[in-house]
Amino acid sequence: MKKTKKKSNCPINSALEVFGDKWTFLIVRDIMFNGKHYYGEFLNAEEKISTNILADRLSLLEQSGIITKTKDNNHKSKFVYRLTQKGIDLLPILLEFIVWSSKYDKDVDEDNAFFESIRKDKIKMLDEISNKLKNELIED
Amino acid sequence: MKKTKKKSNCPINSALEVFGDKWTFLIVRDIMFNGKHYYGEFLNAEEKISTNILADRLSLLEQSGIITKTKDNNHKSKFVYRLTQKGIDLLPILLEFIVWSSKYDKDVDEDNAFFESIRKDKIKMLDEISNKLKNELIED
DNA sequence: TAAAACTACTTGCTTTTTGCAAGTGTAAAT
DNA sequence: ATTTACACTTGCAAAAAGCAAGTAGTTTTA
Repeated sequence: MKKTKKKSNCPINSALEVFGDKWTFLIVRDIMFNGKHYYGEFLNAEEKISTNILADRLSLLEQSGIITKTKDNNHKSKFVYRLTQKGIDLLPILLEFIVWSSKYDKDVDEDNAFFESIRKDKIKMLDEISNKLKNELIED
Repeated sequence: MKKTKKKSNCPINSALEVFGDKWTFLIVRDIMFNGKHYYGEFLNAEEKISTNILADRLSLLEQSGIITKTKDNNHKSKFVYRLTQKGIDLLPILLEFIVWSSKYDKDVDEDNAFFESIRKDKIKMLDEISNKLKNELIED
């Protein structure tokens, strides 16, 4: 059990201790928006994470209580990765990332309807997505 | 002029190309919430960034159009670092980081009044802080 | 006005992390 | 019974981070 001591107790630094790298948020994104649940699915993401980094980050996310890892019932060699409530609560952060990038990075390819929905009714969209994710959580 | 090609055009990945490390957001935080404007002030932050990394990140933030670097008028050996509008627009992301960390990391030492203000009236708080920062921007 | 201190870096070197390719072990399909 | 699928693990080279010391103008101090 590795316990690297924190650089500070600032809430922003606290988040960066988990998410201060190029990959962790992409895994959360894939579960949150792309309905991915399996190791192989994360590996196949457009950004091409390498397998050792993926294993490491999944383990860190599990240790941090942001995702759970359970055996797949109909497919014993597979594990299912799901967001916990703590993970679902990252949704507002990711939505703000999308808003910011869509505003300033013109190369970003984002479903404009989706982007407009966030801007027009952020709270409604938050509710819808987080309810959907919460349902996945309980139907174990 | 280095041009590392992007891993994807996903808006979340796009943000991570700039902020996917342990330090960049801390610099933005220091300008945004702690009123810091000078190299030496960033160096003295609680988290103790090393000087070469600070120089590198300031340069990247400037290249990305998130901060500006100008000579200090009354003190010629100093440079002033300020947020651009693009930088100010990171505020919602940082506020959501604070909300999330304050909810889940009990070690976080956060001004509870500040935290409550974010939860109770996020929009008002966003307006107040971003107006303050916008004023710093124009009084050059 | 010469020396010391301040400010914003740069450089060199060691340690840590990442990225890539190949390998391992169990489960499922043929 | 053999191959394929899946979820990793291992080894090594390359990149990034961390640390200490050095540099080059600017301002302060003696």
